[in-house]
Amino acid sequence: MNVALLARPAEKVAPGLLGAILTHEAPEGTVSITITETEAYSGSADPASHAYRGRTPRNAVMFGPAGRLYVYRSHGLHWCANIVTGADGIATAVLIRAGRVIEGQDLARTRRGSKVESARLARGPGNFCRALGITAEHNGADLLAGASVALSEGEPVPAALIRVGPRVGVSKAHDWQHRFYLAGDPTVSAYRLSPRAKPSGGA
DNA sequence: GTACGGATTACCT
DNA sequence: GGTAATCCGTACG
Repeated sequence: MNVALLARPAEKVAPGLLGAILTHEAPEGTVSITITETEAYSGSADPASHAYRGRTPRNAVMFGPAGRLYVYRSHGLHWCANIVTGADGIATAVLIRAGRVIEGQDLARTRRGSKVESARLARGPGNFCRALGITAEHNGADLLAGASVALSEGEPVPAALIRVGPRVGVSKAHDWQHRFYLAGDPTVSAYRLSPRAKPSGGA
């Protein structure tokens, strides 16, 4: 994956990441997942972004150069992974919401539970990280420089299959059309409006 | 120092 | 389809 493709605004990068592949080489094995759903977060201009209120220890990675992995904990239980985009100093990132396991499915199922059907192994941001084996220790990893987690280009995705919609589960700026996913793909998570979502303007 | 509320998931009905 | 689980970052006093 070329860093130039990532060093752009998140909402430009997010649809292009559909079809890209994240691979994690862990001691217990390798899992690769094709990305099927993403969400763009536009840094200081985006009320729903962790970076909206400025730089903090948690979100520092987002302010760094493109191509890094930003990992945060959600609801005390789950890990969620973002690919940092934009120029160094600009805190934009793309949340990886779902994907299709294409390598290491046995290991992914071991991590997720034996009863989980294949299409749901990496469906949802928390599940995606669990299937891939991503935790806080991967926060800040450089996906383009031979870390244990790497981003590569997969098969090109037909533009006609890409859908756009409002972001899932955010209480602020939930109506921004910053969620991108593959039409009809069973690995894409279901849309859910945040119970705290209030009417708001935005792009 | 204390309080609040999640970029969610899984399980129960 | 609704709701409990769970803990830490951020905000405010």
